[in-house]
Formats: sequence, structure tokens, C-alpha cells
Amino acid sequence: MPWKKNFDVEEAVESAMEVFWEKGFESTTITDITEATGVQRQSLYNAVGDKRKLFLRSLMKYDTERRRSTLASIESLGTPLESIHAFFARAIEQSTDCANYRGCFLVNTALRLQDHDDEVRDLVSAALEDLRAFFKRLIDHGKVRGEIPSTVDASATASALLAAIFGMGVMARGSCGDDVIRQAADRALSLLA
Amino acid sequence: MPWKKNFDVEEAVESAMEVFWEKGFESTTITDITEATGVQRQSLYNAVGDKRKLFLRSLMKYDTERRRSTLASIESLGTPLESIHAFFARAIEQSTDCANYRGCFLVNTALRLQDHDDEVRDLVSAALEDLRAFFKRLIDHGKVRGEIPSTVDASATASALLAAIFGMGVMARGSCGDDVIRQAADRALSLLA
DNA sequence: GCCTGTCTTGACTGTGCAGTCAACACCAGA
DNA sequence: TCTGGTGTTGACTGCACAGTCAAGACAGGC
Repeated sequence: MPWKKNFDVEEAVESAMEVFWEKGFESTTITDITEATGVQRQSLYNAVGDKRKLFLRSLMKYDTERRRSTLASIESLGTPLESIHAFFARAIEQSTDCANYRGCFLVNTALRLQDHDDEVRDLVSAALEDLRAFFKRLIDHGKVRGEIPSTVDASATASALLAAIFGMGVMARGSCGDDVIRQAADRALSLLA
Repeated sequence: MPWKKNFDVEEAVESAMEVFWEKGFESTTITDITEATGVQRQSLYNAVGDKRKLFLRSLMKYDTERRRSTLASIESLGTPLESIHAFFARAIEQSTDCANYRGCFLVNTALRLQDHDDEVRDLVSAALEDLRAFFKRLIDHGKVRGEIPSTVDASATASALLAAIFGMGVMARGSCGDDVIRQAADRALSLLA
């Protein structure tokens, strides 16, 4: 019978994800990926399919293994208001670390959606909506607990926080100063007071 | 003596700008541009230089002829607060017109700054800072006129409005619903009340 | 009318890319 | 030990692109 693969497909997708995340779909070459994974060209094609399929799989891996678990861990950190602050603190930290800034893989992909097909579009769209739902849920809980004023419109404010997070990412890329990013976060969070 | 060019370089740059704006630097080919301008390859190279120079010139043209004049006309529209609202109304209109959405050329470029050299980076960075200054100036004037509360921190709020504008752009690209974008704008503007 | 130097034209060159191919290495069962 | 099917390897193919070249078109100065 056959012969066993001498590499782990999941590990290869993980490495490919890092490259796509860093450089984006168009700017990543198959050679970049074979170098990052140590897996030969044809072996990749056999195991996963073409570049597009590999990208989709990387994005799905990011969505399930990074984004969702990050949100879950932040949500379980403390009170709802604390969780929202923690999320923004994390975003500020990432946005102001210019040297290593690479943003969120899903948001990066959202910004270049024209490069992709419907499967990717749907995944991105669902992830953005999920992030908004995350904020809304936390705001609702915060209102119940009394740490967020009951006059705050949970849905609208969740949308505003989402925009603020995205905007901070754009500012980080556009080489705005750190202060500006921090100010934007601070004012966005003031919507909860 | 020589022979006169039978095309107008400024017109050609204008057409090239439309293409770069629509598709971005990497995705635009010289052929796209020769087709859009009707100018031959070599004539473009003679007149402007390579693709990178043509892009820079397009971006400078956009900066001076579109962005600045747009801000100036909005600023002279009515009271400071009305101007800010008008700016957001315009952004909402553009962000929710999915079919024709192409964002702001400068912001699009900011999102792919790694594709570009220092000249482009500096131009983008200055433009973003200028937009922030635009908001800050209007807020300051609004406070003097009494239509914006004196408790509002002009600098921080300008940063937040900037982030909101960018965030709305990301949401539009990520195929968020129009309602979400409108909510985000509404909450951002509530920082002025 | 010829000459000079610029503008135009379309073919060409070299490069980098995604994806494919065919030869070979390997293992299990007959 | 042979055989069949799978994994691996590196060379290959075809394409799209940026940028170049050289021959020709053109207008004004002599």
C-alpha cells in the first residue's frame, strides 16, 4: 500500500497562515510558503490544492483557532466593561508596536476583499459581524450589572466600537502617532460612560 | 526643432489616477493605464517616468485637487458643527453605495503602505494628519461659537472622528450592513454633544 | 528640400509567477 | 522478489507584467 506523508498538513497550514497574514494573498508567492513550511511545491498541491484553497484554509484556521479563542479568553477575563477595556488595551498595544504591526488577519483580508471569492467574503463578513455581536453582548451584560449606563444604545455603540477598532488599525498603518491612536481609543470607550 | 506632444500630460495623469484609485498600485498594469489614457506606453515613460513615478504624481494630484478642495468646500459650507456633520453625511453616502464604493485614494494607499517608498509614505502621513487637523480646527471653532460644549477635548475628539471615518471605510469594504455604518457615524458624532 | 532632434509605435526582452509533469523513491501486499 | 500505487523532487510550461529598443513620423531651422 501507499506511503505515509512525511509532513503534517495542519502544521503546514499554520506556517502558511503566518505568511499570508504577514504579506497578504497577492504578495505571497508559493515559494514563500514552501520556504516557510519546508514542504515541497507539489506536496502542497497534493495535500491542499492551489494557492486559493490554501489561503481559505489558513483563514479558517485563524478564525477558529485565533480570533474565537482570543475573544473567549477576553470575555472571561473580568466584568464586561473590563473585558472591553482589555480588548482595546490589546489593540492599542498591537497598533503602536510599529515594527511588528500586522493587524488582524481577517481585517487585513477585509481590506482587500476584491482579491477574493465568495467563500472568503462570507467568512470575513461573518467574522466582522461576530465581533460586533461580541461588543453588543458585553455592553448588554454591563448594563444589567450596572457598570454601563442604561441609556447607552448597545447596538449602536457596538457598531461605533467596531469602527474605532478598525480605524485604529488604519491609523497604525498610515503611520499616525501613538498618541492619536490612544486618544481615539479613549474617546471611543467614553461612549460607555 | 522638436515636435509637440499630441496628448496632455495632466489629462493622462488624471486618467491614471482614476485607475490607481480604483484598483490600487499593485493591481494596476501599465496596459490598464495606456487603455484608460489612450496614450502609448513609451510616450508615458517619456513624459512621466516609470509606474512608481506615475503613481506618486497621481496621488499628489488627488491630494491637491480633490482632498484639499473637498475639505475647503465642506469647511465653508456652514457652521463648524454643520461642516463636520456634512463630512460624515458624505462619508456615509459613499460607504453605503456598495456598487461604486472605492473609498478615499489616500486611505486606500495608507492600507497598503508596504507597497510604497518613503515619498508616498510621507504624503499619506501628512494627509492623514491634515484631516485630523481639519476636525480639530472645526471643533475648536465650534466651541468658540458655543455649538460644541467647552468640555469636549478638541484634539482627542478629532482623533476619534478620524478613526470613525476610517473604520466606516473598513466596514464598507468588509460588507457590513448600511445600518451598522450609520450607527457608527451617529455615535461618533455624539462625542460632540 | 534637407537636417536635427523629439515624439510615436509596436515589437521585443527579461523576470517572476502559478501551476504541471514525469521520473524517481518508497512501502505493502501477492 | 516483484508489482502497483502513493509521495517526492526538481525541472518545466505558459502567462502576465514592467520596462526597453529601434525604426519610423513629424515639425521647424537652415
